[in-house]
Amino acid sequence: MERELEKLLKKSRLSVTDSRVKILELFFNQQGALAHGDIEKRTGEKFDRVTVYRTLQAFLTKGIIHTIPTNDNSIRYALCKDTCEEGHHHDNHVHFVCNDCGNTTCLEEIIIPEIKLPKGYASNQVEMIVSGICRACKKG
Amino acid sequence: MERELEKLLKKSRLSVTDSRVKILELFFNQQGALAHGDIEKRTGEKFDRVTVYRTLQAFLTKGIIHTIPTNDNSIRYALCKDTCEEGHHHDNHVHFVCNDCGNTTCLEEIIIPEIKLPKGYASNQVEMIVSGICRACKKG
DNA sequence: TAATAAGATGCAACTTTGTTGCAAAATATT
DNA sequence: AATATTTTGCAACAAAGTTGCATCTTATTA
Ligand SMILES: [Mn+2]
Ligand SMILES: [Mn+2]
Ligand SMILES: [Zn+2]
Ligand SMILES: [Zn+2]
Repeated sequence: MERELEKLLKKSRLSVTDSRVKILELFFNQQGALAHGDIEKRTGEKFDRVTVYRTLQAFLTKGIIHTIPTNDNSIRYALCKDTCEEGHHHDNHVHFVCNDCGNTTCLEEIIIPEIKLPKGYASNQVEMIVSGICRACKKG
Repeated sequence: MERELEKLLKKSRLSVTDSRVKILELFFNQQGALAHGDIEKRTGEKFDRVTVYRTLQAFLTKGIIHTIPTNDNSIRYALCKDTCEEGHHHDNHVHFVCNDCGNTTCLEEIIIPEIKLPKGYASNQVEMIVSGICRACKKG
């Protein structure tokens, strides 16, 4: 595992540091997205808050993670697929936010449908966020 | 105009106050969304910051405005159509964020397409945010 | 219209979140 | 192993958001 992560970091031309490995590990051990706050909580005393900000920023610009917009002022972050690189994201999947457990999930298999914009608008990126009750919560 | 706004406030069982009228006016005089910060700037010295928070909160729960998720930690707010009420929003339109001018627009006429969720998921609400270049900026 | 009740506002104090510069520490390169 | 390059933590700060409470405003009633 550790090796895996190192490889990913190196591929992105990021030096391999404790915080980067640990935070990346968090993302791998969790399906679903993490907010900045989550990461602070889970890394506990280990790293400075500033380091978490800078680490997420680095992962973002290198195309290791992507953001998921929210309407509660707490951006979520989730792992990108291999196909994403610095400057070229290829995340076109739907995100699901559970109103019960609060988890945000990437529905990798659900592709965001095309839409026709009014004349004069040029689209660059499309986000689609569905909220409701997730599978796990529905059962429970 | 003033009358219009009063009517809307009363219909929502909100008492008619200076700040509510002025902030609601802002929304009416502007097509597109406003962030909390925008409102603070435009109302200048007039109201306390806390009042702006509480006013937006009131408008939200009464179904006068709706939120638009962002990935920069600054939720946008825009007017709802008449059909929205306390507890029952009926906003199913696409939102457009211009990367040039930064404006967020409600594309009322573009309905969010249906999607098929994986088994076990129940959808409650769907958001679709397109970013790119808006009509105004494309021309300029 | 005046008196009263209900509700909204501003202020102060505070918490949480995010930013920046810089010296010390860790990592990468030779 | 020595050096160059990056990253980290700390401190200090700025910005954003929250809460309780006294005062003022709006709505209701007589
Ligand atoms: Mn995703
Ligand atoms: Mn809208
Ligand atoms: Zn759930
Ligand atoms: Zn524009």
